[in-house]
Amino acid sequence: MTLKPLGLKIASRRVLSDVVTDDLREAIITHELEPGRRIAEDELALQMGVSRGPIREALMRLEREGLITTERHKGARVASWDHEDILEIYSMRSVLEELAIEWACKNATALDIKAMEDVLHNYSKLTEKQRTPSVVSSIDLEFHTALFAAAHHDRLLQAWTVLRSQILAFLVYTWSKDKSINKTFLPSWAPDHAEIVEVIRNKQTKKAKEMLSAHVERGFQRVAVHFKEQPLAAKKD
Amino acid sequence: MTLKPLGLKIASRRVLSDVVTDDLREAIITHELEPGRRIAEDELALQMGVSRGPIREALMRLEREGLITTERHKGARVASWDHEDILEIYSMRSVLEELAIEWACKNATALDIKAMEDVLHNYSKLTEKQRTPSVVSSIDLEFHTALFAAAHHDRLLQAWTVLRSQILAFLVYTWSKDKSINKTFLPSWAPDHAEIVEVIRNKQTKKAKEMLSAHVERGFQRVAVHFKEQPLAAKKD
DNA sequence: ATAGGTGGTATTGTTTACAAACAACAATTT
DNA sequence: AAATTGTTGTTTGTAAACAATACCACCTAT
Repeated sequence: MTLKPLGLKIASRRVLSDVVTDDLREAIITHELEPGRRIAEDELALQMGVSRGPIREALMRLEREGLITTERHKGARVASWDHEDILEIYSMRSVLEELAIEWACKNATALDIKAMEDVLHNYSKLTEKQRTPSVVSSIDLEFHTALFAAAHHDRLLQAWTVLRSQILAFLVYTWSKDKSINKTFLPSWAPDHAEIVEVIRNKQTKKAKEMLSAHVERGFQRVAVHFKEQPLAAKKD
Repeated sequence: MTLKPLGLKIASRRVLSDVVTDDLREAIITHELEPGRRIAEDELALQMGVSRGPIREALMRLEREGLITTERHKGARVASWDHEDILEIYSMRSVLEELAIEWACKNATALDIKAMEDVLHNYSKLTEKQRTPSVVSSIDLEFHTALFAAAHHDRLLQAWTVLRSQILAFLVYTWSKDKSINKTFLPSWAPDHAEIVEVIRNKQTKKAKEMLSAHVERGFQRVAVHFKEQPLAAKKD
């Protein structure tokens, strides 16, 4: 008797360093570990009940994601963000998303389009109460991740993954401080993104790039005001 | 008796994992380790006379650079390149360099300009004999690295560093197989790049982007012909 | 009092040993 | 003979001990 179906693809074995990485990332994004905070390997290992091996591996990955910084023989600390960082991140995001939508117009499959629409659908199902900064931020970036996936461009997707972590890290915090976002941003979210899906489906490359560029620029404007000469946390020398 | 001068800034202590990383990268770029080749931690550790710790760290870094791929419990193998990879790499490089030159026009200091000119000067000092594929490739990418540095955009520079490793990895090999490059490419190298420095110095952003875009496109055309449906090495599933 | 050394302490870098996961192949059953 | 199970060997994952480094406070000598 053969097991009925195929596409189970159960999670590939999660190993300790994976768990540590995810837990640490979560702690940083939620600001449970505040920007600038020092992280000692021993301390973490003790607290999480594992040896320093997996901890080191996790720290290396998070450094690649830009969530922590490390110095030789000095250890790691949680990354902090100032106006210059926001400028770098959004300028980078802008050119990456333009490339992504260009490739998506060429390579997106019906399944890719559906994945993007599913995100929109999930958003529409949220109740008023559920639309917390954390949840909405995640869904927003989830949509853009689906867009990058639709491009079928491995290196581009990887570059986005790095940016995505950083964006999430300051976005959740920023939004939680600015309640006005609920009025100015949320209402336009779904129609804005639905439009983007539409131009991709119709392969209107030029129009798509213009729309997405403006979309990212608006996102930057919303966020940038919170980082005017007023860093989230002082960078320790 | 105080030690005379200041700006020594001797290389920050190189640690074992640094050495291993650099040696391995070199071995991959020179094809001493051919694409597709399996790499076991133990084997490497024994051969290089260090324990598996630094080896693991090096492998993780090289994976980030795209020079090797790894699978859980199966180990690492040297990356191989096909036409699709070249397309990804150059499309990515194109948008990154455009962003770089835009920022460079805004942020480049006199020192940055000088750094680029120094590369041109070093190239001009090479004798005919010294212009091997490996050396010329390195100097070429060194110029572009100086360009990225002039942008003063940390994340952009980091993204370039990753691409740079991959480009160098297939460029050295490609050129060594195509002697004609010596006639078609080398003569135009210096004037081409000198022009780029000039438009940056004059902050002609628009013109700079157009020139660089065309420059990268030509580089792509030169390389792409070597990867037409004819991968460097079959990807072992 | 201050410059410069000196030792202690905390933290990262490295090694070694062991456990777990996986792949390949042999043995066994149907 | 085909398929399944067991076994063995190889390779990565994890832990724990050891070594090297940087930082800091203290001390000494001028």
